[in-house]
Amino acid sequence: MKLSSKGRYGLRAIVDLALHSQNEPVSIKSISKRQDISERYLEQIIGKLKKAGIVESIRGASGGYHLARPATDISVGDILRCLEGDLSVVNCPEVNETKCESSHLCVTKYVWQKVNIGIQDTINHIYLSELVEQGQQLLDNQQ
Amino acid sequence: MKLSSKGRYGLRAIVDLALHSQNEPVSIKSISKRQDISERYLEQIIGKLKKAGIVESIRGASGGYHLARPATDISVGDILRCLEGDLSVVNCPEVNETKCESSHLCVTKYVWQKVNIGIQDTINHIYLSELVEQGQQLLDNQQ
DNA sequence: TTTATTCCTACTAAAACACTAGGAATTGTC
DNA sequence: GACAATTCCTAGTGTTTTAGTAGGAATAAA
Repeated sequence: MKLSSKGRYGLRAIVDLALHSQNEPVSIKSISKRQDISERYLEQIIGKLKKAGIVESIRGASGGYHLARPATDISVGDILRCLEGDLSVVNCPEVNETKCESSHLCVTKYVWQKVNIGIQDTINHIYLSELVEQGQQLLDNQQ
Repeated sequence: MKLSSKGRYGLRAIVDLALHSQNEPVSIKSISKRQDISERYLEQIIGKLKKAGIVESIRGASGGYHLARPATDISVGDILRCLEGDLSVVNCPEVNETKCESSHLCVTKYVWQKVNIGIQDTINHIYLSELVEQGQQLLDNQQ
């Protein structure tokens, strides 16, 4: 029931990215340093975010990444789904089996559905922009 | 982000148990047959439920298990926590590290907190009794 | 005494996780 | 044009977790 490090690192990384990409693209190296995440591992994570159309890249020297759309249009759900696959707690493979209905009279699936919906609801309603604002405040307070 | 089979099987098993323990205790063998779960594996699962004080056992021939308290007093949260350990999606080990506050200015923890609370909220407010009722209805309709 | 059960602990194959590694392609800079 | 800094792509790998299996002791009903 734990999120993988891809999800944890990825969310931290993209908040960092959003926070530091005013004009220039942000390099993996710089995120890696600030967030203390392996460069090589970050590559993979950001690669997924790119494939999902959440960030865009600029190749070559002084290249890097920036958000593909406004932070107000990127939900935490968008980010986590692309890094973790679907975020359902139970896939209910049992539901698809003939056994399920006839033998164990699956009432548990209602539980899984509720949990799944609850999670989606939560993460779909938190936007990257909110996290960036909070991050900015923390940065401001620090000085 | 998936629940383990212990959680999935365990919830099915205890619903089955509650549904079939009118007077006599319910044996692992019978649950195993009805639910198509390995006897040996079920032993371990029910063992945990026992250790957590959710079910009680009667040893020896014609022994088995029954609920330790009314199904109205057992939440899905009680069951899943004992089978899965804590159900938080992220433990926030980062929060405890010095690094967290100074370097990545952890705003992500607010996300994890919301998700964790949402999950707890959901599973703490579904009671075994509700599932048993639903299961009973399914059984009734079947005949 | 036999049989049906719970109980306890150790083992194990397979899968998932959390990276590491190597190197190709691209592009700005001197 | 050479070099350096970057993204990009794919494969490998040690560790941990998962999903069971296995063996046998303890208990109690018949």
